[in-house]
Amino acid sequence: MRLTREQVLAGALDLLDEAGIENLTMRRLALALGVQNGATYWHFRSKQALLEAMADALLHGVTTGLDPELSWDRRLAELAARLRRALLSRRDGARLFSGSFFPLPNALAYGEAMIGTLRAAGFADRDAVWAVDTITHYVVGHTTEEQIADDSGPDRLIAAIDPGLHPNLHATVGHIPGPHPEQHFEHGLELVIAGLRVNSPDRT
Amino acid sequence: MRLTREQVLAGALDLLDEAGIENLTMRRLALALGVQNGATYWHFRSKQALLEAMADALLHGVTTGLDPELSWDRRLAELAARLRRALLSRRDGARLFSGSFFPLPNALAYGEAMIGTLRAAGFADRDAVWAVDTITHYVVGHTTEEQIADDSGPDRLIAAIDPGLHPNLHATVGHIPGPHPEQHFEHGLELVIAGLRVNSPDRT
DNA sequence: CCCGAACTTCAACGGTGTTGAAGTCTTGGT
DNA sequence: ACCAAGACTTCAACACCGTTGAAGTTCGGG
Repeated sequence: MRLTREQVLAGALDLLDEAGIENLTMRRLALALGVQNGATYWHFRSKQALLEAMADALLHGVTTGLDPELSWDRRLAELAARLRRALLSRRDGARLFSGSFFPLPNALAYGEAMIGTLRAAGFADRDAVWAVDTITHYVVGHTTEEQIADDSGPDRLIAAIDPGLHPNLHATVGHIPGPHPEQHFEHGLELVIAGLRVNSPDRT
Repeated sequence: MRLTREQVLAGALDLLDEAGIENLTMRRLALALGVQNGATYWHFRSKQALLEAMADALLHGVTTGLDPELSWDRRLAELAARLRRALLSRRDGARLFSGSFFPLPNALAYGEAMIGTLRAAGFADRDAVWAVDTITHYVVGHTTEEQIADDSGPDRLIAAIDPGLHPNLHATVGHIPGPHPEQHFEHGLELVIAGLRVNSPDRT
């Protein structure tokens, strides 16, 4: 039974869900595929190349079928929400994505859609790039913490807060990981978009 | 010559600057300290504990000597800029910081100052927490990319852009890593703060 | 001076990514 | 039908990693 590049990729993604990115090992992957150690290296030059292919697979289709009637701000929010869902679709997806230095095809498509939306709305090139940067950093950062909280919970944070030293943290700690991460996410995103709207070229 | 916990910490930070976080190894650290493999384990339970101590050392003093007369928005910007400078003070500082899951004393102090600023300005607890989250994710994400760009440069990104497929990226790629990262940073930050100002309790 | 604690050394364990030579299988042309 | 040529796998190794524990050494206080 021979391997396919696609089988290796699918097996790696399944192993990621089972074991987490910490325990995603070339040897464990080979074991799960019923194959010997070095076999996967025929299909992927290195582990890093495999991880990048996995990250790109997560983002597949993240820009397809967008409603063309959407206003620029709703379009931005929709793309950001799609990126978040893509990263959440696999365990440790956000960490997987942010560990990929190489510009991935689907990540480029995402950036192209974001920049294009802002430029079409009349924003200057510089402002468009910087806004996309801000939003994307926010999405990845927020999703990373969301997935970390899934594993470890907020207990250690609560235990580390000294009510005397950190009265404000102590008073607000109930909101921190958030019982409603989706609301939390959209509210933070709306903050950035509201900032954009202030300097929008076609302010009404 | 005996080792001090402080000597190990300082040696680790120096080695980080020299070798980068990828090549920061307990064996290389011992070599640089002129000591054998296991010696550092007396002062730090594990490599993770050492990394966390390093991350906390980066943030030392990040909240001290703040001008108490500052308005809430300028205070937020000042704290964010300080966090950025702290992370930039060592090679791969941002990645070091975001790899530390445990709540570090100086990170708590930073969060306390941020939350306190917003609460004192009249923001609701929930909004304060979410705003701090957004800003901090932005700072860490932006700084991470800034430091990655220091090492690898934007060449690979430029090479990966197909002008036909990605016309908007192609047109704006000159702004992406940015010849002026500090301006870029402050502009993105101002975006979030502008969003906050819109819903500010004491809007003038 | 000496004892106990603080600290270091040394050798090992199990794990990692990666490589290369040697095999085996599969495919397509003659 | 055969057979060469790629495609693909196996197997054993290499060099590294974090971590551990038992055995030594060094040091300060009584």
